[in-house]
Amino acid sequence: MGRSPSSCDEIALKRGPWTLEEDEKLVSFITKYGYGRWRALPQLAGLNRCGKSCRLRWTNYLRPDIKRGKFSQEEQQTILNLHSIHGNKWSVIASHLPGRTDNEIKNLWNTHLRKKPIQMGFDPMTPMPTIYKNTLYSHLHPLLNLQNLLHFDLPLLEHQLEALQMATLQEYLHHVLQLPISPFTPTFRPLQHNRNMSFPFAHLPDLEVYGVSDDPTSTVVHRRPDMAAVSGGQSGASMWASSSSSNALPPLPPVEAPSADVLIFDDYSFFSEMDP
DNA sequence: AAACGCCTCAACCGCATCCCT
DNA sequence: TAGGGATGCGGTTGAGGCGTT
Repeated sequence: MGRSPSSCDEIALKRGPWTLEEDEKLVSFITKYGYGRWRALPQLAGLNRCGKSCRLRWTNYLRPDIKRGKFSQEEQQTILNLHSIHGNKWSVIASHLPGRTDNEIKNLWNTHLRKKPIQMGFDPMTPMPTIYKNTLYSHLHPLLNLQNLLHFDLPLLEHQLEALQMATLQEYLHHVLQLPISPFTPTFRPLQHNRNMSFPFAHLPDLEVYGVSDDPTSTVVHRRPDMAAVSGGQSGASMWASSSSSNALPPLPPVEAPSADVLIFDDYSFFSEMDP
């Protein structure tokens, strides 16, 4: 399945900034006939551009439903939250922000938002916070105790720590930066609901890490209840890991209510240490 | 006023994925 | 099922604006 030659490769097609006349031609054509068939569109619309260029111009600039102007504080908060979950999935993030394009959000991230967590000591692009790493680990110590309890192998546990770090960053954005809460403010999601997501959740084993909505001062970590029922020496972690390479997950044992495996620890000292 | 550097953002590039035949 | 065109997506580029020296 080779890459087809793009019409943009052809000679004599105009590139660079669009003129008012070109914009008018494109808008007028799309208003009349709609869009689609981008490859054929430029010729039909009388434009000396490649289809790709026309599509980009329309979706990123000329579309009538595009919201212009600065991003509100709430929009920025939403982007930060969604980015902490989805990473550089700009189209996914844009789908939550009506009137904003993926390109616009990507630009905003690269020019402004990316710097915010870094300035505060977090680097969202690396697996661990830069300056609060040790503090974070000390608060994650109870998780390490779970290693024996759950027969975790270390790499899988580290994935969990990574996930908790991402979740902690989300908390931090709310409590330290005190940005307004958006509809997309994450609670820490049960990981088994995120198997199909990309980094950092897709490959994670069987701990659930999530916040308690009526008690924002703590993070709850407990074993997946279904894994509590696993017996016969097969650890939940290895069971999960062996299934992670395939979409077909093994049938889970009957669910039991979590009990002694529930662990609660306080996050607030961590946040207060970060206050300027 | 000129030179320089930084920032912004529209536009491009190349690869991935979808979808039709 | 494979091939190939169409479209989507994310990374990158570069022109232009603006502030500083």
